[in-house]
Parts: sequence; structure tokens; C-alpha cells
Amino acid sequence: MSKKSMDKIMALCKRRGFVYQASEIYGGLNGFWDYGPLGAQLKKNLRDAWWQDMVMNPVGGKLGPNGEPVRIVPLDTTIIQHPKVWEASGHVAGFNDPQVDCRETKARYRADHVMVYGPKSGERAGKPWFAYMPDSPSEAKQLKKAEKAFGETVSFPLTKLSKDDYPSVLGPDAEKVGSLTEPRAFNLMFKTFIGATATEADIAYLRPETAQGMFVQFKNVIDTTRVKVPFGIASTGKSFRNEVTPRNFTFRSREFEQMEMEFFCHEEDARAWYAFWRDARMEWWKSLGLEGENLQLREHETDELAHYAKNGAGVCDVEYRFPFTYPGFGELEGVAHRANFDLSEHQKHSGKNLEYFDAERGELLPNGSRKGEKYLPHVIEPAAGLDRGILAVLCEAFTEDASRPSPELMKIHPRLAPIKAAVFPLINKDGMPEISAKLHAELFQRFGRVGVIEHDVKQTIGKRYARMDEAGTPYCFTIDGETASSQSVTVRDRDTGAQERLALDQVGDWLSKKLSL
RNA sequence: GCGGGAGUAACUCAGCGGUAGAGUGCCACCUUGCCAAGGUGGACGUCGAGGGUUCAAAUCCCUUCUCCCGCUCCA
Repeated sequence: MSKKSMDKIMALCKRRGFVYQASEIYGGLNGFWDYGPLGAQLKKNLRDAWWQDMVMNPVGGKLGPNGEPVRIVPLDTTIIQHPKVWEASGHVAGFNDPQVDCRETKARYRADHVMVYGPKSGERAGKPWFAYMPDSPSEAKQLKKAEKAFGETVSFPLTKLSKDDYPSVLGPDAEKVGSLTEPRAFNLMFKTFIGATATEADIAYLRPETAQGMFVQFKNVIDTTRVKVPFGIASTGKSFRNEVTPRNFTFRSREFEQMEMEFFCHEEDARAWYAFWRDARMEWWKSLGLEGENLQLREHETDELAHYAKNGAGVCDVEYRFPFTYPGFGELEGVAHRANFDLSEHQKHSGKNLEYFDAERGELLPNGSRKGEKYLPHVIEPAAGLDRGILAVLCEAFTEDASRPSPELMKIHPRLAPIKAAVFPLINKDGMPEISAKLHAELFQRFGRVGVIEHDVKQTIGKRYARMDEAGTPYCFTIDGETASSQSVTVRDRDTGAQERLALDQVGDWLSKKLSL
């Protein structure tokens, strides 16, 4: 897959009603996307699949590393939380990524990523600081210059310099000294006001992730549901980030939907649960048709770990090879051991005790019970992007086959396909439309709760098949000249175009089996 | 946010100071005998938006918005 096919995928998404640009008639809005009729259904199907496999019947009934069934409860929390939630989570500080621009090369850098070479002696003697980006060609180049200027050289982060030093910095690829601007903050959280007066005191933020709602309500869930550690809390919902540059179709949007689960366990068990969820989540994406070399599991290197994940059991990403990342990969879901960072921060900022009392731990008492242990559970967090999942499904499904009369088709997994099947009369006369209408009504009645069953009598059969190919409909049932006499129909497979005959009264059962219902 | 390119029908594009066009798609009717077939007719545009120059602007100038490519970012 290449960039070129991404254009075709986007065109198909618009043409068939999967994805539209938000507010399109007003010129669109950068970083915002709407889902059309097919896309909205596809998105619901993916969200439902997650809910089914994470909440209602976690991991398909597979036992956890403790030998017990996995227990997960759902939660639905607000988009706007108390502003202190984001101070506790580190988002107020962490989302203020200061950036520096180079006036000469027009490059932009994150201030905390830029490093500087200076003299070991501390005496610069009018010579510049030599800035560089680690692991870029500028590193060796600047080191050479710095050694020539200072002899013995040391490196440190750019942010250690004071404001007055910036005019003396030589930018990573710059020729002239002093081309770097001072760091400027870009707050990535959407700001809003609570109440109609809209004063500074009323400032609140739209959540940048759903996770914090689950940590904030951890104690309520423990106190009201009789769940015992280990267990999980799961949520789906919209989150918002003022991305500097939304790009790549829906991949990086400013408003997006997450499917997150926080799994709470004892610190000793964190490693086992981390491995369990990492593998389970990878398997889940595979089960939806993202198989093969376009899907990979990547463990993070220790130096790229987030603030909450240092020294943990690990962090990894389930990554998909999108056409626009090819030959690289882009993140679909992150599985992180967050330790007890979030609970301990909320405990600190709220002043409320969030410790869990575990009656099954601690020393054995003479009466056979245990003394119990109080602790802040550790968290394994599988956090998936719903919109990214949709995008991966669309990219994976998109298939070009020049040998077919309809060269573009969407091989969407039957579980996710927005339209599950279509019913057509071969010709719109000779009694065929009457039979097809009846079959459609039957199927609609039976399968309406899992997806759409389409009925179309207009235009040639080839056009109708082609439309269903692009919509990703896995099966088409066609009433033909033989149906009336033999009480049978043909069923066409979307992916192969192959047809077989089925008894008319067996169609429902056949479809049910194919959809694994 | 910075630098480069582009916005004309739902889509792909032509027109580049003088009455807005084509193909595809869409809708209706006819035709139909398994893979975007054919015929006839029809609907759809303040030429991305706002301002300016001109007798006259899709066309020239300015501003702005959006998209694409880089920097950046990670659900």
C-alpha cells in the first residue's frame, strides 16, 4: 500500500458515506470528521465488539493469569471533570509542550528534546552554544564544532539555558547564531467555561483521555459493586486534544473516541497481567481481520516511556501499517503498566484515601482468615483509539482487483460490516421483486438487531453487486428465474465473487452461521 | 504555528477578463436473464469565503478558511 491508495480510500469513504469532513458546507474544520451512514454503523459495530469482548464477556471467557474469570465493570464518566483532575494527572503540565522555532531553517523543535553542547569549563568566551537534535545528523556536526571551540565539551538540555542565552545559541542546522526563538507553550487541552459568566475562575477542560474518570471514581466502584482486585473498569467515549497539526485523515483528530480499560491488580501481579493484556489485545485486533504483516506489537524502549510508566512492567503498542505510515506503523492501542501513579496522584491532590483493603492478603491468622493488606493497586491500561481502529479496518478492507468489473472492494470482517447482506431480484419483473421483498422482510426481521439488510431492485445486477462491494457487504442473495420453480436463490461471496445455490427457506440459518450468531 | 502546493456540479477535471462546460455518478421511464451494459429525459453551481481593481472577474490583486506535502505529535 502506498500514499496513492490512501487517496482512493478517502475517496471511497466519502463516496459511499463512511466518513465526511465535519462542517463541510462551511468549508470544513481542520481535525474534525463526521461518520456517514455506513461509517456510523461500522463505528458502532466496532465499539460494540469491544464492549462485548471487554465488558460483557471479557476475553471470550478466557481465564486470567490467576486462574479466575476476568472481571470488568463498565463506567460512563463526564467529558468535563473538575479542573484539579488534570493537575493531578499531569496533563496541565504535560500538555504544555514548549516549542522553539528556528527563524533561519524554519524547523520547529520541542524545547525539551533539543540538546546543547557547551564548554566543560563553563567559560564560553563569546562562543555560541551548539544546539542539536539527538540521533540526527546535527548531533555529530555540532559536536565537532563544539570540540573545536571549547576543547572539552559537555551536553545538556536546551531548557537549562536562561532566556538571555538564546541569542547565543547556534540552531541544529543553522548557519547563523541566534536563530532560535524562545520556547513557547502550546496547551493541547481544550478550554471551556462552566456557567454562563465565563470568568477565569470558571475555566474547565474537555478531557484529553477517558482514563482519569475511571481513576477518580475508583473508590465509588469499589464501595458499591463488591468487585475485588484484580478487576477492571472500562469506558468508551469522546476525548479532545488541540493537536498542533491534525493529519492523515482521521488518524490524528482533535475530537476522537477512545475505548479504555483500567485493570487494577496488586503490584506483585502487574507483570503477569501486563503480559496477559498485551497478548489479549493483540489477538482481539487480529480477530477482526487485521491479520498478517500489517499488524505488529511493539514494546517501548525505556527511554520513550511516559512519566507514569518508568520502572514498570512495560509499555507496548499494537500498531497498524497504515498507507500513510508505510513502511512504518502507527499506533492503534497502547497497553501500559501505569503502576499506581494515577491513584497516588489523585490521593495526594484530593486528600482522600484511595487505598484498597485486600482481605485475601497478609499473614494467615489462627482462625484461618488473613490479616489483610492495604495498598494502592497497580494499573494495566489497554487504551485503544476507536477512530483509529475504524481507520485501520477501512485501510485493511480496501482492496483493488483490476480483474473485477468493480475494481475496488471493501473486505470488511462480517462482524463489523455495516450492511450484513443484500437481497436482489435479478430482474425487476416476472415475480422476482415480490419474492425478494418477502425474503428481505424475513431477514430484516431476524437480523435487524445486528446490522442492516439491504434490498435493491433498481438498475442492473452488476451495479448492485458493485455498490455492495464498496460498502463491504459480505453476502448478496439473488432471486433469479429459477427461484420460483426450485425454491432456491444464489448467494454471492463479496471477496471471491463466487456463487452457490441455497434453498430459499435456508437463507436465514445460512446467514446466521456465517455471521457467527 | 512555520515553509511549499492546491481549491470550478456529489466525484474527476476543462475554461484563465466578455452568456459556467464535459465525463462519471444520482433520479425517473424504457430495456434487461448474473457482475459498474444500452436508450430517452431530469435535478444539482452565488466557480471555497470576504473585500478590492474594472464597463465587465471563475479568470487580476489583498485577506481568510480548508485540503495536500514537510517540521511536530502518539489514542
